[in-house]
Amino acid sequence: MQKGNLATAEGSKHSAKAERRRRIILDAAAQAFMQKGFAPTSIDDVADVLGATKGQIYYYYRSKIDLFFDVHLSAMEMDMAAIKSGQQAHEEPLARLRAMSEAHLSVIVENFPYQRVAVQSVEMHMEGQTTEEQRDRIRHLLKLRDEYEGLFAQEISRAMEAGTIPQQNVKLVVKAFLGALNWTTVWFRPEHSKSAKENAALIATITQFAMQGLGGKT
Amino acid sequence: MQKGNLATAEGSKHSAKAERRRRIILDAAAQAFMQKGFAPTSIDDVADVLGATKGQIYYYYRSKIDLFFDVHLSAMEMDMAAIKSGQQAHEEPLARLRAMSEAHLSVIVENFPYQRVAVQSVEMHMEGQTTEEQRDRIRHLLKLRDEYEGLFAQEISRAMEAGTIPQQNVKLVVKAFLGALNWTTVWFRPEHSKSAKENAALIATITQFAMQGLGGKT
DNA sequence: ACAAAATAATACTACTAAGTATATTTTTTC
DNA sequence: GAAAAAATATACTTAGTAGTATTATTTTGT
Repeated sequence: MQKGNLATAEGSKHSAKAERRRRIILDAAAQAFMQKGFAPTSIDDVADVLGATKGQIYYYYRSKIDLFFDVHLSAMEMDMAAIKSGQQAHEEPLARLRAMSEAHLSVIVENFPYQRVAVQSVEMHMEGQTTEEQRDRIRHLLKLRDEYEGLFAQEISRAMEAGTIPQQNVKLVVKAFLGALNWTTVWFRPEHSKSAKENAALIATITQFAMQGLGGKT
Repeated sequence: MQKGNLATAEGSKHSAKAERRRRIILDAAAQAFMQKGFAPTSIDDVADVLGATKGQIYYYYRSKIDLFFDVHLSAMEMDMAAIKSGQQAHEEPLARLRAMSEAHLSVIVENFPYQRVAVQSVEMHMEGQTTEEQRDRIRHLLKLRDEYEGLFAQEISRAMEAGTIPQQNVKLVVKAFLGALNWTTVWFRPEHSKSAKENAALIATITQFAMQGLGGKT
């Protein structure tokens, strides 16, 4: 068999075993990219984290950037899944927002490498030598990000319509809101402070801050 | 004269003309690093933005990372200067904080390339091949960042002591506060929306959000 | 105006790292 | 249990780029 079949068969059914292997490689990539950032991290660095060699990585992934895209996509799928279930547990816009914020922060703290990588601007890769297919994947990631932000914006709008928070520029406020949450990916250090209590305090305090930022009566 | 005297004479008196040249190079570097990020940007890329060649850059800077450090340092000096003057205009902790927030956002919007570069974690460069002197500069930058954050934390603490905002974990709240502001470096696109009115709205809305996040009575 | 110093461009070196081709080992299938 | 296929490792090629050495040009001082 020629090399690369697996890596080429993007999106098609893989064996469960292959999926597990890909996930392990992805974890190593997320870890490595988190530490040094995408560009300065070599495939050999990833292989070191993995405890293996390049050959294995290239068997499952056709290129370094595809590895990045997949880490990124995984991160956003985690986010989406988390906030959607948080959302559905409530009716009131503000209650939903609070649940979404807690879910989002929880995912950041618990899957830090993925989330930190996902914050490194994808747009940057738009320039530089990318194939058309890769640009498609970038556009897809950007679309997901917009949708994600839209879910927050929607609840904020509903709260404004319901009169529970003052009228204000939703586009800007949602950036501030998510900024307060996402900044966690910049300063948080999972290697320190791993006690569940500390993490809970982080989630509670930052969520509280973001909710109050909206200026509701409470 | 051998090449490199200027670049070597770190911190000593340069002619005003040389200083101007260094600033122009720094602007180009900030611009280039902003677009693609530090690592994927080559010195030739910076030279292109500059409309010149490597030779010129290496005459004033000994290495690419030194260029980065200087952009970073400049960014922080801008921040420091801006918020300190904002701060001194008021007595009340919350009034001071508001002025600091507006000043900070104003600097971000008006010196976007520098500020965006400054947000790319310095810590990352700590690993990788750095000389002892370079690690010193990194430590210095980190110290400045801590001091900067401390200025905000101090006002938040004073407001808590004065009872104008509820007691809460200052370390966490200051991260959320600065997160709401600094996230602007991630999403803002100076090439669009350059009207002064839009920028003023951005500053006002995000400052309002951050101030409310603290949970004061207002 | 011309020598010396300063500034900048060009030409070159050395190395890193992405990607590939090939070889080896492990697993599966019949 | 041997042949085939899958998975992983090793060896190699090549492009890009940081940094340097050298050469060319511009500026300055007298």
